[in-house]
Amino acid sequence: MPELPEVEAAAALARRVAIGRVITSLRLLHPAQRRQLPAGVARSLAGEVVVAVERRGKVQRLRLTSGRCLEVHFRMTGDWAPVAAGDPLPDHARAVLHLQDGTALALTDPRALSVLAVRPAGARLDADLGPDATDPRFTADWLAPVLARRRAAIKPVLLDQRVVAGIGNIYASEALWHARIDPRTSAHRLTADARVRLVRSVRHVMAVALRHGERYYDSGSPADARRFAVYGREGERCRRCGRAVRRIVQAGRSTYWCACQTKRGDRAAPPPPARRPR
DNA sequence: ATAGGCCTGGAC
DNA sequence: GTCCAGGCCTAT
Repeated sequence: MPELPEVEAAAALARRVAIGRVITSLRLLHPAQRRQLPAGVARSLAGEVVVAVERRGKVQRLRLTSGRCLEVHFRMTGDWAPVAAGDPLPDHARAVLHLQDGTALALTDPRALSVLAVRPAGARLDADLGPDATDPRFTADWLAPVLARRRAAIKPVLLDQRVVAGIGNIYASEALWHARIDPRTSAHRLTADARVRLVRSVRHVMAVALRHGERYYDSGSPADARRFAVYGREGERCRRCGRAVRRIVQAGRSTYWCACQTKRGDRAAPPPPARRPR
């Protein structure tokens, strides 16, 4: 469940479970996870206290008393599950952070693609990350010079975490739909107005998802997917113009969009009128 | 830019 | 069985 809003919800859970607690062990239960962390490094976490859980983009960092941090990336299907003292581990538990009070924080991940790493104290951690999608520093002014150098279509560029951190395949489609920008538009051809709309739309989509604060993947119910305007809705009617939502593949990933997203990205009517009467 | 790899489960 | 999946890396 891994875009910025879902990772933030997971980080909040990790905070509730682990902050201020002493780690007794980190168990790596799947070979894919064992491959990422040498056993000795995992063992060295015993005795550390989790002092904070930070999130940057889709990465979580559990800050430890030694100054080191445990970095966790959920990739496609990772999530946290709290484990009460004495309770069995949940399905697909791939790594488990055992705490001194008997509780634990389990990394559940059916596909086992999640990545764990221990970073030394003082390591430079966000060298490869642009501003968070929710950061006030993510602005049209930031985007202008960055997009000017990119000839690729805007949709795959939005997935580049160096451009903006935290957007994944779902919210990239959603934000472009909301901004009425054709996902195939070359990034460097977006007009200044389109860049402004894009930033606004990214913020909007993130804010709504953060408020929703829920797990998409876990919920499993198709009805939950209704909260997306276009993602996963190929063939359904666009809720804005009524035409059929389309699916294309860009950079190997599905993009959902509607023809009411214009090619030039600057001729569209402004986003749906504000509700607030003036 | 595209294909393949990492893994597994769910939909068909 | 086949195809697809919210991510991201490498090779071509």
